[in-house]
Amino acid sequence: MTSPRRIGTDESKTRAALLDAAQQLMLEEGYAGVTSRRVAAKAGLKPQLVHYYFRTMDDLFLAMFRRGADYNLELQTRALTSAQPLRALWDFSSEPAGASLYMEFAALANHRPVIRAEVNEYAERFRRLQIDALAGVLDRSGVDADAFPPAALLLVLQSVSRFLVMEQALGMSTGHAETLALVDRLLTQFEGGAAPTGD
Amino acid sequence: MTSPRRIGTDESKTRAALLDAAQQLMLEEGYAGVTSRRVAAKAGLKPQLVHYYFRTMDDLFLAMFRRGADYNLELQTRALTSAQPLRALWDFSSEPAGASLYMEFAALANHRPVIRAEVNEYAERFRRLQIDALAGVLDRSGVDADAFPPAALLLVLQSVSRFLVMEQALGMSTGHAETLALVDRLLTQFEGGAAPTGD
DNA sequence: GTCTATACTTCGATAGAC
DNA sequence: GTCTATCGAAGTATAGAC
Repeated sequence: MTSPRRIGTDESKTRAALLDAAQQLMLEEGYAGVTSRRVAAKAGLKPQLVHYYFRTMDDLFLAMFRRGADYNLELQTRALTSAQPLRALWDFSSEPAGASLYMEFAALANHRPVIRAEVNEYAERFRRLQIDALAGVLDRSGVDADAFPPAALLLVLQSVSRFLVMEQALGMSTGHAETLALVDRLLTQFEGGAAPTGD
Repeated sequence: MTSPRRIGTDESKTRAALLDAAQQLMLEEGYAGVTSRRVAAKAGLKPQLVHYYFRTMDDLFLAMFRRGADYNLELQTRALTSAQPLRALWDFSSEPAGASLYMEFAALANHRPVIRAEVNEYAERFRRLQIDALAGVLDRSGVDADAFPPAALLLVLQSVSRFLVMEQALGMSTGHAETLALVDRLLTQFEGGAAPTGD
């Protein structure tokens, strides 16, 4: 291969442990806290193992991202075929751990070209899926697609949920109740139906 | 004083140069790229000077944040008394450099208690000001405050603008045009008046 | 295929010279 | 009041032992 050095297999249990540790660290300390030494320490392993299974730290981040992305794609697909896809989307983007990882990877992507490329490709695929599903839903609900394009509604929905979760993580809450009420009302209007799932 | 070591004056030219360098670095590399050595290098100074003027790196971040916060409070105040406060708010949160710094400090605050406290205090003051100003504007425009509370509109506005700017920085654009059009239409509806200022 | 010994760089921070 | 010499810890990464 082109790789100057052989690398551990994808099925290795050690490799998975390192990924788990890295993800946990990312949540606790942010991407800057994900260093080879700390990852290894959390997994109870030697730091050099990180570089054996993932040649560089960027490779580790990429592997972590892909694993999470695949998992999320599955969740997302299920959400979009549920009885209330809009609400499901809202709940999905409001999930704290997911939102937190999302922010960290966005920050990382902002400053590391390799990560950015990967994040973009995934995000694009992700969004296409969501827009298409949403278009169908809104159409069946009789929403005017010219006045409220599915893409726009999706972005607004995600913006607001991500923003609220981020602020919540920071301990902020001013205006949140009013916003949640407004969103809930609009969701009901667009999609009909019941109360929130129980945040 | 309680400080174990004396520290440079606030008026020092060197100090300001270090703050400038730090801010520029934060934009280019993210908060993780703001190290004493790199800040000094960018300012053409010795790394130890960073620790002389700001005892710890957290102190440097706090000083940078306060300087920017004060500046933004002024800008914000002016925006809120302009002819189209809603649009002014939108433009304000859409400004790339500001949005970028905002994200970096949010990430930083997420993992550093000292920074979080400062960010929260500032954000709270900031938001109160905005909500109050917005309440007046909406009231004069005849907007139903029960259906559309100023606080909720503010948060939605900021969420969407920040989200779009963030994605733009990452090179993403799917759905942006539709969202911008929707926002523009709603802004006009709430505030009346003219086209955007020109991105 | 798996892991360790080791190298070299960069980090934040302080003690002390001027 | 301003800046430098210097330290110990932590960072990424590779070469090579098993």
